[in-house]
Formats: sequence, C-alpha cells, structure tokens
Amino acid sequence: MILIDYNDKRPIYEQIAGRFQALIISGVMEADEKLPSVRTLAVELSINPNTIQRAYGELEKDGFIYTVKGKGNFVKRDEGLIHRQKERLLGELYEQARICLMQGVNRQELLDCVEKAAGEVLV
Amino acid sequence: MILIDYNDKRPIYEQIAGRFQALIISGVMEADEKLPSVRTLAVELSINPNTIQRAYGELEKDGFIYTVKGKGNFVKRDEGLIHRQKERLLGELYEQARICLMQGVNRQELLDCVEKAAGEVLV
DNA sequence: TAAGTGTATTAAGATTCTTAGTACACTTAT
DNA sequence: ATAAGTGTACTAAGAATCTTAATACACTTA
Repeated sequence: MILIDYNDKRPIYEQIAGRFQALIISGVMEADEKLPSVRTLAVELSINPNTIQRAYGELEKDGFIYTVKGKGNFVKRDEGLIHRQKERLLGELYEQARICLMQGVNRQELLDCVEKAAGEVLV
Repeated sequence: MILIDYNDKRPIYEQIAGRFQALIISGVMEADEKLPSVRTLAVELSINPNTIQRAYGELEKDGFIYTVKGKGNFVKRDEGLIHRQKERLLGELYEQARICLMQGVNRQELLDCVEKAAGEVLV
C-alpha cells in the first residue's frame, strides 16, 4: 500500500503522509479505518519508527487522521477538509498550467494534455 | 528580473536557474543575450557568487546557456531543447492532472481550471 | 596594465532528514 | 494483574545538502 521512492526528492515522511492523504481523499481508505501501527509500518518499510511517527504527526496536524492513545491512528473523513484539499490540488494544476502558458505552450495543447489524463485515468 | 523567494522550499540556485530558464524559453531573453555576471548578480541579490555560479552551471549543463571565458554567459536558443522542455512541462501538468483525478476531481473541473488559466494569462 | 569576466578549490556554518535508543502512558487480551 | 501492542516524547548523533567565505588562476577588453 505504501512505497518509498528513493529517487524522489521529498523526504520519506512527506512521501508517506502524501500517500495516505491520497488514499483517504480518494476514498480507498474509509472513515475510522485503522492505519498500520508506527512500529509495524517501520518494520515493513525498513525505516525508523520516528520517521513514520513524523508522517502520522503531519497527517494528524492536517486533520486527515485522529489518534487514540494505546489503540492507533484512524482515518478521519472530513468532507470540508476534502473539499479544501481538492481546491488545493486544483490550485497546483492552475499554477502548472500558468507556467506552461508563460513558456509558450498554447491553450489547446494544455486541454489535450488534460483530456488525455482524464481518458487514461477513468478507464 | 530575478527575485529570490525565501519561502520557496527550493534552494536558491535552483530558483535562479529556473527563472532564467523560463525567460529563455518564453523568448523574453533572446539568443546570445548576455546574462548578468556572476559577481554582479551576486551583489544585486545579496547572495554569494558561488550560488550564482552553481545556478549558471546547471543552466549550462542543461544546454540553456553557453559560456565564454573572460566574457560571460550567454543565452543559447536551441529549438530542439525548447521543444523537449515544453514536453517536460506538459508532462508535469499531466502528472498533476492525474493526481487530481485520482483524488476525486472530475474531468470538467480540470478543464475549467485550465481554461481559467489560459484566459488570465493571455489577457 | 587594470578591470571585469568565468572557473576551481577548500573550509566552515546552518539546516534538514533520518536513525538510534530509551522511557512512559494507555488499551486490549489473557 | 500481567503481557503485548499501541502512541508519545526526548536526546543524541550521523548524513546530506545548501550556503557562505576566502583565495587563486586564466581569459578578454579597454
């Protein structure tokens, strides 16, 4: 479910948090579903528990999960949060589109690119 | 022409290289136009010349500029390179679109977002 | 010759990421 | 009550990267 890409520039804790975030927002992980324990996931990924702890800390700070001491970390599905997250993702798409446009990519090429993505993901 | 954003996570040398790259690809800087000297730009931005040197090194490695010892760094407009760069930018847009789609943003929202960007940039 | 240019080198400081080890409090099952 | 599993907190250290600093050298132009 979780993979670390050592070619990725982002730190490990950020990759892990991002991955869970995607699983939660996309609905693959349901409300109140339990995340792997800090120690379990650390063993599974062969990394330090502190790194997992940091990832979970970020997720909790951002409101994607909640913690019950002694029990574990669980998915917190907050529709408002999910809506804001989608807005954020669209904002990043907007920014990337702007960069493309400023560097000479034209409108139609952008639309074709997005259409292509939509076609391939929805299949 | 060049600004450093200290809130930006990217290192300074990368911001500078990226900025020049955009100016070159967009055509704002023309072929054989001279870039500011390492020392001049360092003073102007109040940073170390080594950092500028690193940025210019990246640009040269990537083929966006060429160097004449004792004279300076100059824009190298290579249409093939520019084409590849545009493809790279579109690839990033594609990836961002894919992320949006996988997290529940629908096709129409994506298209609207891109249309909005196109509308605002072209004005 | 002097001033301006790129290039190369070494050293050090700062920050961030990651690991390591330890300790403590809580929950659950036995 | 006990043991095992859970989250949390803390300190320390290593590694990597970014940035600054200070020099030195070679080239070009005026």
